[in-house]
Amino acid sequence: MGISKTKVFTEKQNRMAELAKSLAHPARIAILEVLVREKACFCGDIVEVLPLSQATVSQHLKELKRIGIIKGEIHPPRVCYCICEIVWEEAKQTFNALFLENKLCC
Amino acid sequence: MGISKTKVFTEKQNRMAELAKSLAHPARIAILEVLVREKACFCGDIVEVLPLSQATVSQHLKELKRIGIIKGEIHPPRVCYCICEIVWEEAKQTFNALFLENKLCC
DNA sequence: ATTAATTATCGTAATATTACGATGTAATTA
DNA sequence: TAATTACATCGTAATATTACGATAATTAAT
Repeated sequence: MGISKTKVFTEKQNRMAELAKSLAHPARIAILEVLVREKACFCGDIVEVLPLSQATVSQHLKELKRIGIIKGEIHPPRVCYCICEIVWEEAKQTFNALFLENKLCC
Repeated sequence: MGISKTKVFTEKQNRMAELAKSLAHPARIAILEVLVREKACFCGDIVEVLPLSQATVSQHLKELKRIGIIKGEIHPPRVCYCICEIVWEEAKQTFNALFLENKLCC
């Protein structure tokens, strides 16, 4: 993302940006939608549904896991992914808080 | 963002990703927070508050304007920025719809 | 017409993201 | 033990983002 100035913003702002990043790519939205619909499923199921290579899907899953919005449970030789309720709630609250404010203007 | 595969995802997914992008950088969140708080203000007011150069702030404002979440009204030699209610509501609804779903799992 | 004030844009360096083929890894099965 | 399965990671090319100094553009004021 180019030069970063993470340190000059608040924790809250950085975290919210991070959470938004999990939704800031259509592939990641598609992945999350699958997980919401299926409750839990294997990586392979996601790869089958998305028009992306296995490597790319895996990379997106890794990013979502890094942010914390999904969890992966190893079930050899598969990995079962699902939404992380806690972080999902965190995101919901965070965005809600922002969008609830009044902002009447011009 | 590297190679893009926008065309293989749905309109909805692409739009939601776009809306999320407006929140996916702490500087843009800071800008939106200022606009929510102040209702409307000049570009210079935002530059004063943020720890970024005028050029960088202007770039972020341009991106927010491209997505549509803010509007800029020319008031020479200044530009008065404010939240675009319509797109703000669109974002609110879009994220709400996603986060309302049930997703019980492991 | 100059100057001043404010914002946008250009140019560019540094860095991040996206995508995928190839390869690695770990557990199960043959 | 070897092969298979499912997924992760590596390497890398293409492209996007972020940041800022410098400069352009626009309008008001002198």
